[in-house]
Amino acid sequence: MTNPTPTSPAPIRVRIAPSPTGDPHVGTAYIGLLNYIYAKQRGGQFVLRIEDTDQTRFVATSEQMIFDSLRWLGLTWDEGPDVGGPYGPYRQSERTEIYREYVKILLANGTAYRSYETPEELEAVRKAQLAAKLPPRYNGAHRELTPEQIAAYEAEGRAYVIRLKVPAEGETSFSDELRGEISFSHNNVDDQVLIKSDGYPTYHLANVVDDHLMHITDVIRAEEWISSTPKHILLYKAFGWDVPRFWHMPLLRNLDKSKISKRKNPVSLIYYRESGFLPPALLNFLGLMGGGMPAPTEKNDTAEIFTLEKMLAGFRFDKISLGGPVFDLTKLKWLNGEYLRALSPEAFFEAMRQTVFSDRYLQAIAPLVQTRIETLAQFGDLADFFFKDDVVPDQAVFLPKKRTLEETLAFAAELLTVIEATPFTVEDLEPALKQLGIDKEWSVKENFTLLRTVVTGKTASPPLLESMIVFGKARTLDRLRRFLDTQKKLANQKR
RNA sequence: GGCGUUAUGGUGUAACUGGUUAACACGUCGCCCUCUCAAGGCGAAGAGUCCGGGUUCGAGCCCCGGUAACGCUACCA
Repeated sequence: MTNPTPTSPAPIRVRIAPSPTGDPHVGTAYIGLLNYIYAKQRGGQFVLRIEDTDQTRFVATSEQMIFDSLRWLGLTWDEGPDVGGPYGPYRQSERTEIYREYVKILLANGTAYRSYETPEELEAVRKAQLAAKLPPRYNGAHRELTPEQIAAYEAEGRAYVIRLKVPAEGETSFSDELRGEISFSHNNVDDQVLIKSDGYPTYHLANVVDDHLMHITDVIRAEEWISSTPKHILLYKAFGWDVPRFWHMPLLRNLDKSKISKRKNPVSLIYYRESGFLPPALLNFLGLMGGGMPAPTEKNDTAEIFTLEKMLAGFRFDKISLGGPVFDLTKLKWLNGEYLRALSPEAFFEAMRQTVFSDRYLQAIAPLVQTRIETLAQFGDLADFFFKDDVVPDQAVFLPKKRTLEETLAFAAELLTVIEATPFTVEDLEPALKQLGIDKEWSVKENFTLLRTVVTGKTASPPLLESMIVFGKARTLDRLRRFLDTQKKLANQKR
């Protein structure tokens, strides 16, 4: 281990701070892995903090899924909401009082101010700026309100936000450990909202306050945060605090090089677990993203295959390559195959039992087929789609008689959107899907037949919605996505 | 539009502080093995390093200028 990291007297402490807004994300696992390695290599601590400050995007089941997925991968944390620690609470929604206290310091020393505009007013300003081809920025209208103006707004009972008062002149720069000196002119740094009108902090404030209070020494996060780093630095300075080291990692990409997204890739860790990817294989693959490990040099060199232990021993942060790596499922599958083949027959059998043929899964499927078969051997005929990675329905099967391919695919895309946005229960899905049918003038039969064929590959199946629930949201959505992809490719080939 | 980051085969990476013909893996194609399909073995195609200048005996690596992609540009993270 020859990392060029300056050895700091304080123990190394890093953190990941996922938001419970949906399924746990591969990006979280990626950044989590890097943080984990960094901490373990230096005898430091790895903290898990839940950033649940956005009430509008909060998903109740999300936090537990984050815990489960990270544990599944073996990325365990030393401090966190569920295991506690000396600097808790580790859930930001439980720390709102702390932020409110700290923001008073800023208000008192003039580095923050109250701003009384309504969201509508701000939106109007933004539109005008855009129309005038100006950069959309907060216009600073409330930076210097007189006591009378403030009193007037207060008397009106207007809600306010608290904003960071970015200096009018000069610039803020910092040294990224991976990228070197980066600087931003203050002209380009907005007066960021610190406390929203609902009293919750924004990411920026909560993040800085917590990182300081939790003694975080190294902030290892994704590249998308570079632009907001000057705001964070300004905050540290406004508080008079030391600034941690920053490491901005490259962003995982889709095949088309855009930031990895659920539209174009399975990004849910739940999907990878349910599809039978092995934790060491996923970790290994993530470790390949952006380099850091010694590269293979000779023919049939297997240096690309390594365990977490090997990463702890050999991963070099100074070897990370900064171009955004494409998350290539094809190579991940090859790697996973390597791991599967390396298993002993007993271990392989066990892996099968614990995933595709788990008691839990079979128990959920059984009642759906029991009344529909006459011999047990028919189970497979009816339930095959539960055990397949993909089903590819033929056009003759999925295309309703009175519909064109084009409108059918458009409707399938709508199905995807609705299912994605609806709580994954029969009670919620059924009305939502029926409503979509009404809106688009698709009969219930056409509607459900299309969905059935895409998800199960057949025109006859156990109850569709119940089957989808058992099959799982992540994989159901993936089938819809793959269906659309496949059909799009076929259409392109014909052209 | 503004700001920032990045740039090596289709994809992931390699190439010591500038030094042979740009290497390895995935993928693709072919051959072998084989009842089939995988796996495995052997082999092939595929980049002249985003473009243009410059420095140098010599540049993927250094300098200058472009371009493109991506990210940010929210009372989301």
